[in-house]
Amino acid sequence: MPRKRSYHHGNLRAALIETGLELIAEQGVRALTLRELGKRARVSRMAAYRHFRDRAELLGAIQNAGFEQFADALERACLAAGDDFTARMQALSLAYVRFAREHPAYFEVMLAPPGSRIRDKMSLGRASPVSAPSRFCTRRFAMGSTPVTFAPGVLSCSRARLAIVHGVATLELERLFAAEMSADVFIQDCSGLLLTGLRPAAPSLEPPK
Amino acid sequence: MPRKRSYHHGNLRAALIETGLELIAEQGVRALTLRELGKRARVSRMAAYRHFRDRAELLGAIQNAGFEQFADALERACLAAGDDFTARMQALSLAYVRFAREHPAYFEVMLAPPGSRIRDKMSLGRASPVSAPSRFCTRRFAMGSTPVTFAPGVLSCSRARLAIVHGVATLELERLFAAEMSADVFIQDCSGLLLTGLRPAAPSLEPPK
DNA sequence: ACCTGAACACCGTTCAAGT
DNA sequence: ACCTGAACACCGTTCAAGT
Repeated sequence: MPRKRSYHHGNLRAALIETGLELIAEQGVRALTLRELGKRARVSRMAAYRHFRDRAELLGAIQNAGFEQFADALERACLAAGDDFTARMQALSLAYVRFAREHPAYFEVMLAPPGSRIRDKMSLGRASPVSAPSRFCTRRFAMGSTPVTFAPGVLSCSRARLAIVHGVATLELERLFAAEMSADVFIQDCSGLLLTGLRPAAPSLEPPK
Repeated sequence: MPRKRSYHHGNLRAALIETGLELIAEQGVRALTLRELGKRARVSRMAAYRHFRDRAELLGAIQNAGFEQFADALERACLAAGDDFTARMQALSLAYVRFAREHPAYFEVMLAPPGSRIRDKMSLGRASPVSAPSRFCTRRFAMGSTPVTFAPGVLSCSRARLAIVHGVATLELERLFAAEMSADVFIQDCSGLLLTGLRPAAPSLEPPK
């Protein structure tokens, strides 16, 4: 009987994350309700408590899943772009913005409401994903691929690149670019100026190979 | 009897906005509850409905108030900076980041959860504040002060500057800069590279005076 | 006009109980 | 182990009623 329902032998957790993501995509985080979630997943409204301590931990799990996919997407983009610095930065930036556009539900949970305590609550989950992302991204934008030991100039350039791309991604989600220019075009047009220009003045540009 | 309570002759609306902001600052938007709001404002839990159709409209009003103060802060920064382009851009950027840092509750409501429908609901309020901010900011960052008629190159430079500063502000709220470097220092260090460099290639740099 | 309480349909979460 | 229903303390919102 492994096929009666699809949620009975260990995959309920994954199904809840996926279904939760659907709810968020359709109506925002506020609509992610444990009761509605159970209804959609064809399960009692208490079933989720077998897999998550409470609603916040479920959101933390969704956040985790989002960061994993995000990391994969950036990694793939870097690998595909080859060794050229500019090409890599551009690929990384495009992947960043596209992930935000194609997975707005994930991005919404990943960012979390800046002022709320949800982030703190989320970090109580065991995988402690919360502080990881910014460090993760800073590293990526230092060279575009594997983590590096930071030289001083590299650090602020990395942050500058991250800030630019993050700003573009979030502003696009707020439809700033929708009207006359896509974020993709924007990144392509401006990357020469924005990203290539952002090399540290110091000599140690490249990470030790 | 104009001094019994402070909320009885027309200022309940303002008091609710202020109290709501306190709640958001303390525990996030999710804690902004009409019942709790009433309790804090020493008023029945239904009192708010005299001033706002529902919770969403209250949030819209808070958002509006936030944008007004934001606009004032940017305007003041521009006026104080004088006519030099670089000085103006730097002042504008610092004011932007500082507003986010000093009013995280406002900023949280102003940004709204990207994927949710709250933004749309908010825009139902009569002042229609929602689409204004990005246009407002794009204009500011075109020259740093009064709205301009956009030349093509001006538009994308304006967006680039806005993206940079917005990215810095939101990343700081997520504590990326907290560890080793404040956003202020970051902006000062990088503004020469980031902002001054972003002049359009075309000749029409300055708006018609 | 401005405020109130009771009532309704929703929440998250706890608990005792079923397979 | 995994799932369930009843119950509790919360929500937003409507309505009839008070000053």
